[in-house]
Amino acid sequence: MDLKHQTLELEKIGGKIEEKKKVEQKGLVDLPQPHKGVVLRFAPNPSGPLHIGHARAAVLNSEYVDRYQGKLILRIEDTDPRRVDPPAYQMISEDLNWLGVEYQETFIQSDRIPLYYDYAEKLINKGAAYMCNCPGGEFKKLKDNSIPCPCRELSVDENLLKWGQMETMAEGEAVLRIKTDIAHKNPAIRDWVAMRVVEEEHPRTGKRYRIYPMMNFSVAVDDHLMGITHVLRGKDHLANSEKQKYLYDHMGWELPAFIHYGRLKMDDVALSTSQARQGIAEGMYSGWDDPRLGTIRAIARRGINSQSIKELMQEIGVKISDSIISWKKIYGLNRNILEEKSNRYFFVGDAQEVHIKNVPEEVLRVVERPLHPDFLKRGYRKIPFTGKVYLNPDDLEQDQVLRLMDAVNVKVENGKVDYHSHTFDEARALKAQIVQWVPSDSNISTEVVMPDASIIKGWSEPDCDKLTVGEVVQMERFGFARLDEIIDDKLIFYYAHP
RNA sequence: GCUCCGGUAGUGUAGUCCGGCCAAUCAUUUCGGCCUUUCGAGCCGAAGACUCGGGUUCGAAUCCCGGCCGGAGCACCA
Repeated sequence: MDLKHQTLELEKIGGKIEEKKKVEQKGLVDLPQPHKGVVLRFAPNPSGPLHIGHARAAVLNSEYVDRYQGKLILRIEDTDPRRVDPPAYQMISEDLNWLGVEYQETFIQSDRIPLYYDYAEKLINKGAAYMCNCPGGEFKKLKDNSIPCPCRELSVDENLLKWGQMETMAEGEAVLRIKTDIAHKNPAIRDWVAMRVVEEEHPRTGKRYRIYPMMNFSVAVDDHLMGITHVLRGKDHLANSEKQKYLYDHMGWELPAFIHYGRLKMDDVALSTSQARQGIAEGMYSGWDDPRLGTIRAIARRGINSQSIKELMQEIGVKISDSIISWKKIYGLNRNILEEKSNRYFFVGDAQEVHIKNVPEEVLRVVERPLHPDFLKRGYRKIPFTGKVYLNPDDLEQDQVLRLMDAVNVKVENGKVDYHSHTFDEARALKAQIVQWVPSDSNISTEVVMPDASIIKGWSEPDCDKLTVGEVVQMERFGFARLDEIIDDKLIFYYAHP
């Protein structure tokens, strides 16, 4: 019996069909419990500029803040003096700015060290934290067997005393641990470290502090103090969320909603910030915005729109399963935006100069082509056709008739190029390939930096002298590229994609 | 190894919680066609997926068990 018949049958005997309460959901899923004002945070470690992975967190937080009219806090987590790269503070805000991510407040954790000390002391007083002198390996051995270390039994007073002395202790001599469950089935959760001594000078606070909080400690304290309602983080923090839960419980704090998303991988760029830094130091990469890197600034330099990145991140969402994103996907999204925005120009790379033979006088003229075929109001570019042109060698490879766009048709034979005819109809009848060209006696020297950092040298049409740095154009039959720099009379473009 | 978590077209997603409207959504991709002028653009069209095996059920992408594959964590980094 199919559903329809069953339904009829059921109605006959007086049954009721329960209504479905599913609601169609578009785009990002809703946040759980969005009632009380949503407060979110984006909390990067200042070890370098933002990369595509950061963009996910930043964009998602930003989108939710917009949806619920909430508040976004930027919190810079610089509690490990060894992992702070001073220029990063500035780069992070620049990158967020490019992404169009707005935040209402900014905190820097190294400004808040004394505050963490206060809470450490409170935890000790509650008997929820203890000073531990065990060498790391020793503690691990005990912990892995669910055996509490001797320090765990210290009295509050003894702990307070040791905590007071920590200031003068050497690195590694003692740590402050948060009590969890020493028999927790996941050994990683058992009695984690909250405070340790670091003898490195901090780029911002110098030698003012020697005791620094661990990420799990400062994050939990700050998330509570800042009233964070939802924590969006990668699933690599799954265990950390559970660790932090113990701190909330000790303090009697209400837990925010934790949302974990999966890992993001990009084909080609698998470079971590530290690898990138090393590559830059060794001169392998030109800088943080080298086109081969997955940093926000590298992506921006190539003419990728921040809107494309936003759309991508919204599409990927907060799923916990991992995603592999391809450049092709980004290119596709970006092309949708660029297609309308970008004006068209001729560029010929690896150009070959060609003097077309037997060109009749009357076809020599200034060719006009629209800046954009769909938006004629934008105007026209002017390209003088004198019979002397640069063409792409690929187009000359086989003997055939070519149409130089809006100019003339030429016959290619054994590398020699002869005038063939003039009209488009003639070219069409021959199914001639239509190609771009640049006058060899009137042009602009141009270099295009490709995604693999190789450089294609060539010439672009004269009207490109009207372009300004930052503008993204479509080089017909070549692809989209962003004007990056003008050196003397030479244009340097960064290639985006076809 | 231990703890935890995933697996829908090439890729990214919707649907999974609350089984039937799912012969499964949308995007990208690929392929084909069109275009009085970009065959690397645009427009139109098509292709392509529920990890496998059992079970429960009238009915399973959806619930249960197991296998396989993948991922994360197992620090005095964040």
